[in-house]
Amino acid sequence: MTEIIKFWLIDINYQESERGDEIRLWGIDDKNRRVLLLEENFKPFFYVKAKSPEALDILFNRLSTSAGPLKPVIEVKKVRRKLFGKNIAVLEVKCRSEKDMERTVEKLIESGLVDETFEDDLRVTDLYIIDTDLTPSSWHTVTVEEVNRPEFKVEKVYKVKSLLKRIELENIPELKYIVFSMICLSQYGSPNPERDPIISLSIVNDKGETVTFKYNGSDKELIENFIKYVNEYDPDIILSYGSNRIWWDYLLKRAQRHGLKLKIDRIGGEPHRSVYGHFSITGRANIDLFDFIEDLYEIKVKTLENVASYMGIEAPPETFAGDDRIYAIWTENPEKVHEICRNRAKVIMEIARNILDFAIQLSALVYMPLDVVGAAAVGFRVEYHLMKNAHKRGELIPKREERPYQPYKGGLVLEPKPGIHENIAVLDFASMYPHIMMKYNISPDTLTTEDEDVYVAPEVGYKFKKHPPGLYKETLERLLKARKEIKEKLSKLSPDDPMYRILDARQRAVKVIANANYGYAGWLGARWYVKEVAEATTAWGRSFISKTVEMAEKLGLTIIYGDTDSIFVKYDPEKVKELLKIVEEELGMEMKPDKIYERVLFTEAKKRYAGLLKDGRIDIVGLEVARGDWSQLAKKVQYEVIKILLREKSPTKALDCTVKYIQALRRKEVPLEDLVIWKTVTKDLEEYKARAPHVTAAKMLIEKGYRLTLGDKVGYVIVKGTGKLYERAVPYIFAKYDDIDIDYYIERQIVPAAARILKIFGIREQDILNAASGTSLMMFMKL
DNA sequence: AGTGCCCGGGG
DNA sequence: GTGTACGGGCACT
Repeated sequence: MTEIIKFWLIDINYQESERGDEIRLWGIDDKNRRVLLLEENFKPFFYVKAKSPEALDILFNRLSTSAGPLKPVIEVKKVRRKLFGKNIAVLEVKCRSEKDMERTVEKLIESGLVDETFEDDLRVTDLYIIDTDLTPSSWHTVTVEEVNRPEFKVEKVYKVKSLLKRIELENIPELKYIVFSMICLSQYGSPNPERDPIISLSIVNDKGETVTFKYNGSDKELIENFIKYVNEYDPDIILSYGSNRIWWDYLLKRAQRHGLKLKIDRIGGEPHRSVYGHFSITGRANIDLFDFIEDLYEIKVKTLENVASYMGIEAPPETFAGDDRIYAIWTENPEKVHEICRNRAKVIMEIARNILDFAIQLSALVYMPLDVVGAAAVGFRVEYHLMKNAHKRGELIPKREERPYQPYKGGLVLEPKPGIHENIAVLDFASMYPHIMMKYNISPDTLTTEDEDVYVAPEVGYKFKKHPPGLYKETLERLLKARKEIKEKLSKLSPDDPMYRILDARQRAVKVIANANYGYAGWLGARWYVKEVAEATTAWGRSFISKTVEMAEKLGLTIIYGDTDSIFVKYDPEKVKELLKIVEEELGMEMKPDKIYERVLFTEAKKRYAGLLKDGRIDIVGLEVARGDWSQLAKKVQYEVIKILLREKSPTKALDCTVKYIQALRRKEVPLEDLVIWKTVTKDLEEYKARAPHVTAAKMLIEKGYRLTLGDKVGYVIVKGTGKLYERAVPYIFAKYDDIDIDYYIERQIVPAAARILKIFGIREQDILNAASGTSLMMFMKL
């Protein structure tokens, strides 16, 4: 008996079997039941571009004579598709299974008649999403027939009888989700699953219920309890912090030691590593919140503690105790560790509540399954979105290729006027690159050598067809239009409305993807990489900003600075208004006042300034204060100096303040944490050509058993001695205060950071040192 | 003093 | 495994 149901997709996987391969769609129906749809009708396909029209015919004949419903190749069609906008004839080859597709492609290549194949490099589940209406984290209607398949841990199993149709429903089903947190016992260094047991594992579910499983001389029962809990609570989503990088692997290895299988998915299997390094749990969505936090560059070191503090989540300070501290606490009072573990889980649940809506919206927007979208880098999210749109347009999806690095010119940066300026307006072009790409139809498929009906890029001279709208234009227009619509809906809702949260998350997701499109265009790894596209976009950008500068000058506005899509001008309301009007009329681009600084401070350096806003807040850009690789001490001193100069305009007081910090350090009153310098390990340690302090520190950490992965930040301090800095860098967790090289911190941290700003007033590094060593301030000021 | 490596933050 | 522009520290010559 067939019926029509509503279906919201959580997870998708492809299963090979003797009865025939099937796509499994895991989700929820409108009666809030967990359901599985088995799709047996969809067959993988790919495209073949032959070396010549004759070759195409030969291949077509060969393939079609052996094609049939039960054969490896089911169907062959001659079709027309586009490749970078150019119409071409290709074969569309439909196969019985993924394996058959691979074998068929191989054979075709061997024939020597094939120029290129397309879309055979995509997984079947991706092909399904791209080719049908199926959208992750979204609602559909579908005609189905119930089947009896008790091996699946869901309430209903159906066979798909018709293709799913997406329906525009914004509500999200009542998802069941859990968060887990675990603590392992390690006496020294990072926990190692071959050695260190899990001593505590806490779960919080969406109802707010908490449970903690405890070590009892072994972690076997703890793991069994975890498995039991997941199967009984049966969550749709499992969230954690760091699970893709650490915890799933850890749990699997610990389970294996006890001869256990971590059977927590909906088919009685274990979590397994999948695309972009994420762990897949069949039938559920595994989300590592760390993957989303990674995109928040405002949080420098992504510890749970810093994330909690950034999001205003409160927890007892002990919650974030490091591994060494945990060992001490455990020896003293194991219950305390369980409490910590529970508190961590609660913190993670709070983070989850802040991020889940966004994750769901991003997943639906770019068509990536919920568990994949977080793990995928920005470029892949953009690309997935493009692939779907390209397929709809009949545009073939190019393969990835290795390409040599080819630099191209970027944005224009104006020389700043050094000094302190009063009343400065910052004007900028909103979403400049997306608008340029739309305005001039810049796209991989519109680039042309023809001269008729084209836009010609300044400086570089590349030409883009005015018609028809290219892939990028169409994609961006849809994104910006969607954002506008969402914002309109938002304006009619109260922020307390549950729908507000969802829509707000959606508009943020849209913005992120739209803005990343230009970056994608210039990414060497992009399927649609065309250097001219990125190059033309920045060329138009430079042209716009230069023309704006000319117009501003003509109006008599004083320009202080400018970068890529912005100019800083002396604020004259009438003239600024006039400028914005002219820019709109003559350049056809919208420019808006972004902010007004009551006072702004520039050195001779580009991309480095500090400004005082009307409401008293201070913006700091580029300077040491804003950087993660300077000690907290240097940043504090520089911030104080900037504050005094911007608010009180008193260089003497700023100098005095600097000297006080130096004296405090000499008296060892500055906490050790304020002396730590953080730097990222950006490659394997052996690959470093230069010797550097953070590399030394990283090596020491590894030697002592600490886990260190690419992209981790290493915190080190500089200790006394005679050698090079890299010989005197020590991970701060190993350092003793008495070993600290105080002079380094004065001469290489405090003084340069302060002098960077003070030199505007003629105060040099040596002047600060003299002042600090007792040479009278008065003496200096008389000079 | 000049060059290369390396890193981070920002438009 | 988004882009380029830029400043600045340090190692090395």
